[in-house]
Amino acid sequence: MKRTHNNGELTIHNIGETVVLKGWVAKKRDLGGLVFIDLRDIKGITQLAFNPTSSLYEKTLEIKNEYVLEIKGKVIERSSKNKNIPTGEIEVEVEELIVLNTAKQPPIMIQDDTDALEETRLKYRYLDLRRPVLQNNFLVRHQTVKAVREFLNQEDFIDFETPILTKSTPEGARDYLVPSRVNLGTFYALPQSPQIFKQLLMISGFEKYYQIAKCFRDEDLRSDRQPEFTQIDIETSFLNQEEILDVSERMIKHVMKSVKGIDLTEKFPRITYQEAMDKYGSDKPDTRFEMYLENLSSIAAKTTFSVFLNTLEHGGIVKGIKVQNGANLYSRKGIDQLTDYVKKFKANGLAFLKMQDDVLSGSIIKFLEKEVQAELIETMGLVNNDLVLIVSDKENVVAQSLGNLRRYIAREQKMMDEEDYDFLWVIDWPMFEYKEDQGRYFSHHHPFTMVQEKHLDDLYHAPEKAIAYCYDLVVQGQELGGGSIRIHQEEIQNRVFDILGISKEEQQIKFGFLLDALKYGTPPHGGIAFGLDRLVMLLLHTENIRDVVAFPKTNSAQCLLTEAPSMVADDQLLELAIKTIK
RNA sequence: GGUCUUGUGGUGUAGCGGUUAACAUGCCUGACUGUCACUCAGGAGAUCGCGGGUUCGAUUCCCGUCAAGACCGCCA
Repeated sequence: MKRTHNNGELTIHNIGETVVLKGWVAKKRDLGGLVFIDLRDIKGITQLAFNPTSSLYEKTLEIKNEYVLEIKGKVIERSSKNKNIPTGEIEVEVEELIVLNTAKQPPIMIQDDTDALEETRLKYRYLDLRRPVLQNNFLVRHQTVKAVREFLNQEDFIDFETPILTKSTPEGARDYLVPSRVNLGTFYALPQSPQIFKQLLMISGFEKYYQIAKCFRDEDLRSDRQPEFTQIDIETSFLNQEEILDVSERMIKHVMKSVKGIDLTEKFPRITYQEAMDKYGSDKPDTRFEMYLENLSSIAAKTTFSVFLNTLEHGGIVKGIKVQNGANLYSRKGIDQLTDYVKKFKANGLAFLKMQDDVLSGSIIKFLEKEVQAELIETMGLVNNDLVLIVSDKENVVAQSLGNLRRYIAREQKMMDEEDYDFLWVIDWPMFEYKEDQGRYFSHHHPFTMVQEKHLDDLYHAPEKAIAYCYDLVVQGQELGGGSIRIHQEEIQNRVFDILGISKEEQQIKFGFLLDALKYGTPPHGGIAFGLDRLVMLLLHTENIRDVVAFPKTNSAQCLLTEAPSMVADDQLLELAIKTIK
């Protein structure tokens, strides 16, 4: 029989119609003679009714949850209605019933509020994905991709595919390697991103490229990180930073409108990297709440607290955050917990001061003269019941610990609204970061990032001061995307490789083709890439990337469903001339 | 590589140095004509992740190991 309707669409207006439905048994309720079956498909649930007089009654006895049914029947009005579901006013009086398939008892309950452990859910992911909540997640993911494509197609972007089997590149993350059978002893790498290919396409003259691109990085997983993930990858020729930010912003707004129905009319605010680090202690600040980092170094210098004084003497800094009403929210024990938290970020401790009844008290109060206290109260604008939390350490430790602490407290105190989309551009990133333990410069973004013209000289004299045409889109304390204007002149590219300590030979081996390409009339170009998984997570308000990836990997990068990765047959290895070390 | 949390019937949890290992749900049997997490009665179902140690005795305490999760390192 041909299906006439899905299980989510029949309403009071269909009464009297004869319909054919297909789907899974979500629930059977046998009242003894009178039997109800909730039939579920991707669109929803329809109640089937079997009268005691029905010749099909006997047949319903054998039906269990998750059986697959095909039915024909008449839509009738329910005598007792269920206002909780869209189809709750009608039911289908079944006249024909075909069991398309039976089902074993499922190991997890196919319900939105399943309490099965993730381990079980992942092993039986195909059943987990039958749950309407998860099905909705992937519908939203689909709508997001659809909206992105709509927008970019409209703007004349061209959808490309770039190789999955490609060349290993230095810098950045660890590569996934694939052995070549035809060229024994050599390896392809899976792309960390299609970076170089999209630049080559600009050199080819396509001008506007996009790809919903799978990317691979062999690094440890997190709740928002999978070894393979998807980027909305974009590259353009002749557009400057301003123009790229504009088209990106319009794309995100189009997605927000299409998927969530939210009109974002304001221009996304901008903040420089330096300002973000100073004020929020993070390059991806959550701007939904204040609790700014305040530099207290000059006040700390006037205290008699040796920890502060030592820190300052060794070139460190002292910063604090103000937690409004925090004096009530955090007892001594609560502050101990916060102290443990900042220790994860290498902070040695957490000093605190409480303002109560117009008097300051706290762990370090005896080191603060009255005038110093007054200056602190003035600087931080303290009023009664405020709590001040202070970290003194090297600049990056202070930023990291306080930056994370302010988010931790905000989360604990529920100071953030998940429907508050605080999109923010972080711009003016440094070109390089000097890593002391490795004694050399590393690209902040990647080695193809263009220096701002006014900082061109710095490339030759003070690389650490050079500022790039580089930008990240941040929302709710998450990096959603990032990109840069690329270098299109061979000379600058060579200089950047020099700064990174990549030798001439290595440059030729790794990037010779790109350096060659730059000689043949490369247009100014630049682009951006957005994390699709994270975008969908944002739209769904989930903290777990596994909720938006159909077949995700566990923390140890395994797929519990297929049991990948796995051993392979000896002759497969032999063919590749690969020997494993036990 | 490191820190922390968890592992008990199919599923999710409780529990305790000596128990008949508890509860919910699911499953099976029976009853039930308006349910929608149907209800009611009865029943089956667990070598307490694995290995070792302490102990008269370990599911419980200790060590190791495996697996899952969160985080740090790593990663844009």
